[in-house]
Amino acid sequence: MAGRDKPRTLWPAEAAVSDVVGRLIEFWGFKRNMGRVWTVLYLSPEPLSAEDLRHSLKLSSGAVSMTLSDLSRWGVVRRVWIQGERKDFYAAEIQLWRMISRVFKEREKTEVTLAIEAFEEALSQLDRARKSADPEARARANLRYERISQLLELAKLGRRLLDGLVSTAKVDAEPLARFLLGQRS
Amino acid sequence: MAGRDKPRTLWPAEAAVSDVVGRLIEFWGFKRNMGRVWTVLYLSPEPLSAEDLRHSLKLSSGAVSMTLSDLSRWGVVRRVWIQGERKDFYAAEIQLWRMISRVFKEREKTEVTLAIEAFEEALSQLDRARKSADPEARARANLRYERISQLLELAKLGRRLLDGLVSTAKVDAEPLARFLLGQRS
DNA sequence: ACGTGCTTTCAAATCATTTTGAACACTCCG
DNA sequence: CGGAGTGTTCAAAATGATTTGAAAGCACGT
Repeated sequence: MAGRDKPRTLWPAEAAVSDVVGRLIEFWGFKRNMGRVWTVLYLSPEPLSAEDLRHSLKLSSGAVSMTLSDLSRWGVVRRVWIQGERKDFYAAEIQLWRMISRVFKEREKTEVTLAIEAFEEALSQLDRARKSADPEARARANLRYERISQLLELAKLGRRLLDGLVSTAKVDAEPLARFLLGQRS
Repeated sequence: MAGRDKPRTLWPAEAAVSDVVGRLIEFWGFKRNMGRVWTVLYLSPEPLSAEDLRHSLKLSSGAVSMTLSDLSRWGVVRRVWIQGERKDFYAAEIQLWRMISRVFKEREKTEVTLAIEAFEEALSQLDRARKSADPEARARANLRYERISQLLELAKLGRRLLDGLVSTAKVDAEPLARFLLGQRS
């Protein structure tokens, strides 16, 4: 019966939405196409094939394949087999918070952790300099120590915040929202 | 009396710190050099001239000038006049939270706001489609409506969160830290 | 008004990322 | 086995971002 309509071309607002998500995502350091592809999948009532995506977003086959594999690696898209179809089909993870928390965990945390290590390393070096005989040099070392400590503290705060997001979001969105919004003065 | 030493070359851990901050900052969508320059200034006991920066970071004069003007535009660096010096000197904003909140405000909020608008527009278009005669089409429109609403909700949550950060941080770091960390289960 | 010292601008060059498309690989049938 | 239909890879091309450096601009002192 009436084969599913392949939306070879996106309806305008759909294009706009995927675009804006693409931008947002790019801005967060991913490839724009990841956002666009994910969004198209997210908005599609049924899973789509690579070819569908190729048409609706005007991408090359290679790009689609790579984007999908990126998205899978991030666990935000999954492969789906459809009864009697030869092609692979893909569906978006629709649990937004689960998705976000996973991504945060992987991505931001490594960066932040690197930073924390660098700060600690710098502090330990400075600590030696703080013992210098020259009071002038000592003062400088102290000031730098002070400031790097601030950065370190900030980074740690960031990490704890991420942890909070991640662990709360893993469970569900609701408590997260409360966590984030409930307690403003 | 002993002219201030111009640190033509950075001490290793200092370089590492500016680098890691550069990366972090890049990762947040700014230019790496913005992070590096800001860090060098932040760690310097006294304001530095464009030339100092040019040497310590091995940048061209043009790059330094542009980076500084970017940083000024973001309000994270300020120009400082030094008694009897012809050159301009620059100092980093050292109130980290104030800085962060300003940046958030400007930058993330516009992105998020754009997204919100796009989502709302899409919803209103879909809303018309939801009245379609064809029940099949109606179901699809409903599903999409549902999902875009989720995105919208998420974006709004993000915006409120940013607002929270911004308004809290404007005052001071302390309450912010408590806001973020105090209330985890 | 001119020269000096410094800063800013901007077109061209460089460097990095993303995209393409053609070649290869796999799988499912006949 | 062979071929059709798909999926993946990868080197080359396109695009996009950043950096350079030379030239133009400014401001100050003479």
